[in-house]
Order: sequence, then structure tokens, then C-alpha cells
Amino acid sequence: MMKNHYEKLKGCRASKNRDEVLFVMENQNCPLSVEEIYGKVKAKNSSISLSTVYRIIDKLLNLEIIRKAATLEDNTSLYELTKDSHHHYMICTKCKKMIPIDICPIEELEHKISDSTGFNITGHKFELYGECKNCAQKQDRS
Amino acid sequence: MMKNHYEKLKGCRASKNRDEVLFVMENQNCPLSVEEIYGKVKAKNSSISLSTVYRIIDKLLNLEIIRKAATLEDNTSLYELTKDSHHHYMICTKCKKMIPIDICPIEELEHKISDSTGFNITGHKFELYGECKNCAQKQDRS
DNA sequence: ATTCCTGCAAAGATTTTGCATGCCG
DNA sequence: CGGCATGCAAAATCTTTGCAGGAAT
Repeated sequence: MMKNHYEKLKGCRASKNRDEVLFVMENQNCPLSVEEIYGKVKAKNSSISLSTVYRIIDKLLNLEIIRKAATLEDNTSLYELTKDSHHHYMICTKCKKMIPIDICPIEELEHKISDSTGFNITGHKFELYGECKNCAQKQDRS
Repeated sequence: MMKNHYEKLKGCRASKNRDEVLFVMENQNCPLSVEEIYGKVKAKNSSISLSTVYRIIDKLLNLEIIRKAATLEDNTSLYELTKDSHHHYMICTKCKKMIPIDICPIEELEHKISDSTGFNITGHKFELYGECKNCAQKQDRS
């Protein structure tokens, strides 16, 4: 139905559900959990099952259209579009708001470590946890 | 029974199971999952229940005797003693071996980011994923 | 005796899978 | 048609909780 512009999807069949998932992720400024994606698609669409979301996420991960962006402290996985530029997040442990960090201190380091250890580095995780301004202020009032 | 030297435990009652968990973690050179701790304690002890391990882990986390050290790509949480010096790991995605990295590029960065954003940083996660030498060689043979 | 610790079983929460049906090409 | 996509329910994991009995102080 909806024409999409994802190269990697050619060969896959048209799927309203998949397009809805992608639409939700396009129009989002921070990574989403499976549950959030499910909720947002359902709010518009009112008929998608959770297992379908899991299967779509799985497929999009394999196609590298999305990637796992971060993990909350409770181990909830969050996903974002691969075409979004690589970055990391500060995650507020109170309100779960995620603030992108535009620095990635890791990439240059990877080469150094890779060379000195023979470890073939394929990915990394870097997240900061803490309390955002808003939540700090709220706490002051109580 | 076994005299332990954890300041933070005073006030808590003696518990063979808790001591076994701590013993296992003491004699380990890399972080362990709940399941691994359970297995190792059981191998020696042959009578501890999984729920008890979870409860002990929870308590030790609260007392800050242990901390969550890393998360595998499948979201398995791994724990280590807090008294072990702060460090990060390279995690082989094949054999799950964890190689400590003695550099922490984050700490100095935290201050910079903290100052410029007002975000009160309380923790961070930094992990490298890839393939270790061993696993790379094994693959060559096949 | 009081309170914490423990085991067991049951309940929750999250994710995966089997199967029958539907829809795309 | 042929095969991927989907919904539903059941299964598989992982983790937490209620309760009754046991151990430590």
C-alpha cells in the first residue's frame, strides 16, 4: 500500500503492519521499546498483535533497517532506525527520557584496542544513566 | 559459619547460601549471570533454590556489595563484586568470554557532559562486542 | 520468641513458536 | 496457486512473590 523508500525491503512483500511500525519509528525522536511500538501502532491501527511486532522487529533487525539503540537499566531493549546517525544517549533513570549525546568517544578507541588485543570489535554499547534537570527540580519541591 | 569480611553485611544474619554466592563471586575472574551463580553454588552445595539466588543478588545489590557489571547482547545481566576495580569488558559474541578493558574513557567525559547539560550522571555502561582470537581461528578452520 | 532466610510452587512478565488462515504477487 | 504475513493461543524463559517451615539472634 504505502510506498516506502527502504532499499533493503525489496524482495519483501507489502505489509501494512510493517509499514505502520516503520512509520511510528520514523516519527519518533528517541528509541522505542517493543511495547511502545505495539501501543503506538495499535492506537492508530487497532489491530496488530504483539507477536507480529516481535516478528517485524526481528526482521527489521536482520535487514539492518533498525538496530538496538540502548538498554534501560531494567534490560528493556530500545530500537531506532539504522539510517538515524550513530549516537548514544543519556537516560534519565526517573522519567526514562533519553537525551542524545553527539559525541562517540568509542570509535577511535576501538581501533587501538582491536590492534593491541586481536579482538575483532563489531559493536559497542555506551550509555550514561542519571537524573535529568526536570526530575532533579521536581525532587527539590517535595 | 564462615567469617566474612564484608562491613556492609553487619546487621544481616549469617547465611550459608549467601556466603556460598559470595565465595563463588570471589573466585571468579569475570562477571557471572544469575544462572551461572546458581549452577556453581549448586555444584558444590547441591541445595539452593533459584529464587534464593535472586533474593541474595537483590540484597547484595542493595548493599552495594555487588553491582551489575555488564549486559550480554541477549540482555542477560552479569554481576561482579563492587570491590573489584571499576572496569569494562570486551565480550565475545561467540563464546561469551569477557576480556577486561583497563581503560575507562567515560569518566572524564562525564564531567564535561554533566556540566554542559545539567544532567546529573550517576552511572554509565560501556561494552565492546566482537569476536575473540580463539573464535576467529576456529572459524578459519571450518 | 522474633525476625530473617529458605524452598517450593504459583504467578508475572517478556519473548518465542505452532498452526490455521489470510493476503500479496 | 505458492509462500510470506498475521492472529491467536500455547509454550518457553526469566524473574518475582506468597506462604509455610527452618534457622539465627
